[in-house]
Amino acid sequence: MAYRETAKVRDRKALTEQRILQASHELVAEAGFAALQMNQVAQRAGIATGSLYRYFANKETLAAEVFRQATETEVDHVRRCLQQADSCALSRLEYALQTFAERALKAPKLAWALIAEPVDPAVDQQRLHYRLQYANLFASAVQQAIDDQLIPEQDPMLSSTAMVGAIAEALIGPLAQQAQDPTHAITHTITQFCVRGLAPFRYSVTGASL
Amino acid sequence: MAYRETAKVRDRKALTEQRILQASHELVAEAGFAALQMNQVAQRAGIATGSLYRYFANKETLAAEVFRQATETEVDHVRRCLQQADSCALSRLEYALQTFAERALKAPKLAWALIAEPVDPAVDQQRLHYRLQYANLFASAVQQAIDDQLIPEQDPMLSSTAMVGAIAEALIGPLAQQAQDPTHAITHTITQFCVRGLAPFRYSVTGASL
DNA sequence: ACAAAGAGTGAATCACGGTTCACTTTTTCA
DNA sequence: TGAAAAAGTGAACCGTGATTCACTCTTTGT
Repeated sequence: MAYRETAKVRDRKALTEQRILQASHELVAEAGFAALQMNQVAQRAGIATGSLYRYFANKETLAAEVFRQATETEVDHVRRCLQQADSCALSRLEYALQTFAERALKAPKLAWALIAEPVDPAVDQQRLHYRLQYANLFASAVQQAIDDQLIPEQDPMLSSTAMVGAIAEALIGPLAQQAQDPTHAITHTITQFCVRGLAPFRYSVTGASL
Repeated sequence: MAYRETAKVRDRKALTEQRILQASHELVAEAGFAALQMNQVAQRAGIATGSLYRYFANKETLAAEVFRQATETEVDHVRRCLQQADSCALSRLEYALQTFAERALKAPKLAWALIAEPVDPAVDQQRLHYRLQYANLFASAVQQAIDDQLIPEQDPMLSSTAMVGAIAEALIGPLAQQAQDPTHAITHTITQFCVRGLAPFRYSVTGASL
C-alpha cells in the first residue's frame, strides 16, 4: 500500500471537474448541446480528451449534469420570485414570469437548449424534471391565486404549461429576432398576455389593461 | 439519339417520388427528423439507397421538401378556419386555434418536428416560413378583432406567437402525456387560455368565463 | 529513493449515417 | 435488333465525433 488519495489531489480533481462543467456550460450557452463535443470541452477545460472520461463515464452523463446544473440555477431564480412574502399570489406570479422571460431573452441560446433542443434520452429525462419543476412552481402559484379568488377555477398545470410555452415561443422562437421593441417592453407584453390568460376578472374589475 | 423520356417513364418517376415523400413523411411523423435516414427512407419506399439521389440532390433537399409539404397541409387547415365568413373575427380565431390544437394533439410527433425539432439550416429556413405563415394568419385575425373593437390594442404578431407557443407547449411538451382529460377538453381549455390572453374585455362584458 | 496506484495523455479505433460510383437493368428509337 | 441514354443498384467510401487504451507522469507511503 503506497498510494491513497489525499486532500490535495481531491481538491485538484474537484477543481478540474468544475472546469469541465464550466467549459461545457459555456459551450452549451453559446451554441446549444450540439456544440458540446468532447474534444472541444477538453480543449476549453485545458485537459486531454481522454481525461474527460476520468470524470464522466460518457458524453450522456456529462450532458445530463450540465443540464441539471443550468436548470437548477434557472428554477431557483423563479422560485425566489415566488417566495416574496409581501404581495399577492398574482403579483408574485407576474414577477416570476417576468424574470423567467428576461433571463430567457438575455441568454436565448441557453434557454433554447434547456427548453427545446433535443439531445438524447438522458437529457430528455432531465428536461422532464426541469419542466415539471417549472410547471409545479407556476402551478402552485396559480392554485394560490385561485384559492384567494383572484382568478377563476382552472387547471393550474395546464395554465402554467401554456404560460411557459407562450414565453418560450415569443422570446426564443425564430420570430423573436424581428421584434424591434426593447427587451423590457417585450417581456412585459408577453407577461401581460400570460396573466390575462389566467385572470380575466382582475382586469375587468379594475378596467386597466395593456 | 435513341432515348427520350416518355410519359410512361415520367409517370413512374413521379410515382416513385411520391413514394419517397410519403415514406419520408411517415418516418418524420413517427419519430421526427432524426429518423429521416436515407437508407430507411429508401427501404420504406422500396428502392435502393442510391436511387434516392436521382430524385433529391441530398438529404437537406429532401428534408426541406418534406417539411414544406407537411407545413402546407397544416397551414391550409388553419387558413380555411379563418375564412369562415359567417362569424366574427374572434370566433374564427377561436375555431382556428382549436383546429391547430386538435391536429397537433393527434399527431404530436409531427407537430413537434415542425414546431421545435432543430434539424439543419435548410429546414430551419423552411421553418421560418412556416412560423411566419402561422404568425401572419393569426396576427391578421387579431388585427381584425382589434379593428372591430372586440379586443384592445396590442401587438398582433407577439400575441399570435404567444398563442402558438402556449398551444405547442401544452400539447406536445413532455407534460402533455400526464394530462388525463379527453382530447377535446384539453384543446378547449388551452384555446380559452389563448383567447382570454387576447381579449379580457370580451369576458368582462359578458361575464362568461371558464 | 522506490514501488504501487492512480491520474493524465492523445493518437488510434469505432460507429454511424450521408454520399458516391462502377456496374446492371430498363427504356427508347432508328 | 442494337446501341444510346437514362434509371436503378448497393457495397464501398468518407467525414464526424465519441470512446478506448497503451503509455507516461504524479502522487503517496514505506
